[in-house]
Amino acid sequence: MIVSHGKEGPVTEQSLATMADVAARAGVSSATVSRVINGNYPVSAATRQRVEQAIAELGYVANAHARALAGVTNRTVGIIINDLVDPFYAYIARGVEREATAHGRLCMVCCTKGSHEQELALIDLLHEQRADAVILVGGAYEDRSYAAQVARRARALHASGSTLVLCGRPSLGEDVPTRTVEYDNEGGAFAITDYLITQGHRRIVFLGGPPNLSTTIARLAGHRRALRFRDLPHDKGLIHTGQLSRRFGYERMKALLAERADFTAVFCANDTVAAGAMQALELAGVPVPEAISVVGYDDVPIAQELRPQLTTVRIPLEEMGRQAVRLGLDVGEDNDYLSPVQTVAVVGTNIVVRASVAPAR
Amino acid sequence: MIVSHGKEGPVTEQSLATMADVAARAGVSSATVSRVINGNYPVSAATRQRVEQAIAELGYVANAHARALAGVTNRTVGIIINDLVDPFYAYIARGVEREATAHGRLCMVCCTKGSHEQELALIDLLHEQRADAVILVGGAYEDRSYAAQVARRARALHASGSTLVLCGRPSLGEDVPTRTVEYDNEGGAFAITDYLITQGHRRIVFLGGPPNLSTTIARLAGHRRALRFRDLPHDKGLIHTGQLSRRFGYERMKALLAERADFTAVFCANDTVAAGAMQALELAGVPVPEAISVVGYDDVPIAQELRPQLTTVRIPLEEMGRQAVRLGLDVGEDNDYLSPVQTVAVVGTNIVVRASVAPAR
DNA sequence: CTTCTGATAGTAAGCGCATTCTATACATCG
DNA sequence: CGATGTATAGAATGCGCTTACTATCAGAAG
Repeated sequence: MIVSHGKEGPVTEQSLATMADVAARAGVSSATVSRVINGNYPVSAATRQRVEQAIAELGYVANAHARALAGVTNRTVGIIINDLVDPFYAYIARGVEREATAHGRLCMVCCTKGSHEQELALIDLLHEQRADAVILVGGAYEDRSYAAQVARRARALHASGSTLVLCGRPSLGEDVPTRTVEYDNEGGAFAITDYLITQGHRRIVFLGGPPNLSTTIARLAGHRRALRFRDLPHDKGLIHTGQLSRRFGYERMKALLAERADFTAVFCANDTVAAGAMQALELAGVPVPEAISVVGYDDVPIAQELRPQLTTVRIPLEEMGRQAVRLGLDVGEDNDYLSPVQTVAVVGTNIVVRASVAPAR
Repeated sequence: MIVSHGKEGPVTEQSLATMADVAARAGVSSATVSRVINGNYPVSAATRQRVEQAIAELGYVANAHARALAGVTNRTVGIIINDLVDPFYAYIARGVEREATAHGRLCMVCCTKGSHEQELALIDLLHEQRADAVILVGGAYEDRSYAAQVARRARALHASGSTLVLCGRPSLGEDVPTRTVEYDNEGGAFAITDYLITQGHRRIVFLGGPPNLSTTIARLAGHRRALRFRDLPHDKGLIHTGQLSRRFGYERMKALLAERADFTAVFCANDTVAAGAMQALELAGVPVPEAISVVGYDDVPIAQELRPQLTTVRIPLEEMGRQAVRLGLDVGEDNDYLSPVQTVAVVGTNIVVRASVAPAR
């Protein structure tokens, strides 16, 4: 004979207790439970006590979805980056995660592996999740229709009370509701090129970076301005854009060495490229910086691991991530007085002089 | 005179279109819209067409919370790590993110900065989000009450249909409903210590790692077993546990050098510690590996940047992350036939021989 | 011509919570 | 002692979606 026990006994509970369960156990209404949890309404000490005990006994865990649906924001921010392992993105992501946590938000991290479609799809996904802010990190490729797609999503996000924050990529225009965190690519490139020039270098190779990536374009522009500033010729043969990978730095430098190209310094589009270039130089027995000086950009940890240590341009990556969250959440420090909403933050860059540059021969 | 325009005109829409709006515009019921979106019920071509157009015109974006509340899982996995920037965690996180994406899940990444309370709080938060799986990464400290707290959360998660996956940390016991991804800490440590011994080293320093961290304990155990295996004495004075930081490696090695300690090789608890130790050796003018051999653990990228390149134990970190997701989502390959649910995955480790070890003097 | 069947579409009932409005029990005061 | 106020608790509604259940209509079958 099979006896139905109903709800008695320690059955393996398949689903978790709800607020109603807690209410029943505490002998109150679910409204009271809600009030105890949120503490935004007076509840007598005795009642609170009973409710809290019921919560503990039942192991009650609130349902964030129900809460979000009932009107309270879900308290998450989303961040879209290229690759979690790349220190450039990792540091920004860390800043985002920390600042988000500081504001009681959870952080959803998504990676695109460089795919545009994936990026757009992820914005939509984060929108569906009703993230308080969506942070898009990294340089963008020049592409009209793609920019339009992003703009459309920025508006959709805006319409539902969220914000798209562009971090390290150019704004989409005045009429698109986004916030932007910028760092001075052009200025940093100018400064470090000028540094090389004042060390006597005249023939400087520019190495790496996709030619249609906004980041490359800005760094190259700063580089050229410095050359112009010092009245140096602008030799197109010295510009070797390509990729931002270590492999590219290695291969191209190897090729340059093989063809006995004429240069005394290399400005790498980022530190990773510099690492590859220095490896090629090391293998070829070319001493750095005695024969060739090398500089990078970003100041990620590898810059300090290289021998000689790399002179490079420092970007406050983690701070960029934090700023992005502040902008997206509208919680900038100077938000107290009724200033117009801050929509752009610019973080500064500066040269870090280490050991990879020497005066030109 | 103020005229109320009601809903006419292109007002800045404060909230996004809902399914009902789409339904109204397409002249159908919201149920039909749902069916078009989910494609799990027959809808005539003409109707589908109209609905899709309405969706496009309104820029409709589904509300993931409402969907989740209505019974469908929210399709997210959560991962809790120590620090996003640390390559050890970053690689695992990448594996998790990629595998999650491959299964149509969004990935929520949270960092603890090593805090237990934060870790527990994050499990709860992820539970509230109704994540399909929660992945806890990294070694755990021996702590009875803490383990009990985690166990309680594992049960709660289980009760609501989710899964806690322990990644690189010991199981909580048979009766706690968790899944585990392990890698062979003890075996790797044994292997690399034995490698040092076969190179003639007798006095090997063990450097770094919190003494009560499960990872340290296992690596130290493997180290000791190798010594026993080769009948070498076990000198407690050579064990220098501490932290897993570069700074610790540097400082302690500096101290050992200053007190002229007697050893010919160093087994660092991880590659980061090794980097610090090698820096101290470099500064002291002690040639590696000629005078002192150094090995690490993890095989993160820094191992290849060091000069000489570091001999170390490779862990397939990204694969661990992927396995964790498969375990958590119950989608292992061999899930086709009715095998018992897989609860433990073990990934292998292997020695990577590079240039930081030479035969003992 | 009636009955049955299959393909579509609509109706409505929640999912679990926050919150507005309402109700009760006292304490306070004129 | 009745009128008013105050603290506390409950009832009920709705957030936007999924999904049983129900309804309709055409054509096939009898």
